[in-house]
Amino acid sequence: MKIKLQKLSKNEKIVLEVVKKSTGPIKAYTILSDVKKNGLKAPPQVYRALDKLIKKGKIHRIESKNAYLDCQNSKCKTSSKTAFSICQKCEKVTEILNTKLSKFLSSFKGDAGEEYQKYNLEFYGICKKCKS
Amino acid sequence: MKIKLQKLSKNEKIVLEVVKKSTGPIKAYTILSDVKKNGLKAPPQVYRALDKLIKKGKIHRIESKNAYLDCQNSKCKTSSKTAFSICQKCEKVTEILNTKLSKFLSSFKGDAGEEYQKYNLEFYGICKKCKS
DNA sequence: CGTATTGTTGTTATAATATAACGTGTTATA
DNA sequence: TATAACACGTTATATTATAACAACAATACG
Repeated sequence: MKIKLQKLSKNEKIVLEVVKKSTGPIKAYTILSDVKKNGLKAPPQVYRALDKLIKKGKIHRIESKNAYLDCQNSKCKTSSKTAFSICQKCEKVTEILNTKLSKFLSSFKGDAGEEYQKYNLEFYGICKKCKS
Repeated sequence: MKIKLQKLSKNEKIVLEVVKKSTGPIKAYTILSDVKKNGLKAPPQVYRALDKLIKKGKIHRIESKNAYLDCQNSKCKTSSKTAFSICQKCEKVTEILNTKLSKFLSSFKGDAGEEYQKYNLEFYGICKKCKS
């Protein structure tokens, strides 16, 4: 079995650090202003790193927020099957790691039997903290 | 039981027509250039109509494409629970209307029992046509 | 080794997507 | 008829993302 070493480049490491330090989903231009102290200057440097990090399963993109979140799941090797819960009040985003859910969605087939290698699910609700 | 008459304004009707005529998800600025013949001139006019149409359940937004698709489901009164399949080759997008799926997702609860009023799911794969 | 190939970086400019803010008009309704 | 809520038009600008090009570094492999 071939193992792909997902090595990170210099800029990828810099960007990943910033995403990890963030308490929630972080926007590309926020990252950019953060990494300026590391010498990065222009959007393409950030977007390139983000794209690679997503492909390498290190971070996820929250589509409905145009924001990026580091992946907590050590088993994540790719970003192909993702689920999140998003609080409509405090905007907190949490990755959902639920075997029942992922099994259900992974095995889901369209009406004509089409299979899907990839999905992204975003749930919206009110988080526990905001409810209380 | 109170029924809300989701009446459409002039601009909403114009924009909806364009979205309906499109063979697939259509972008806001494509809509804008289409509706110029109807007198609409500026992005806010289009975005306002799109937002309302989404709230009224007439169209959906495909998050990963920044594009808009009309809702085929006559029962759609809101856009709160949506699922789509997206072909990675031809980019075709289809709304998934599957009772098992919607029931599963509607009743899904987080680890702490949180319920979600709203979700959006996007599946990626290769459609039947592209496979053959 | 040398050299082709691929990947990474840096840079400038610009494209694409979306909203703020303000004023005016229109409709509903109490 | 006042007043509130909605709809419209307009200008400007904010936000998000990519194209295109040049230089350099790492890797592969004959």
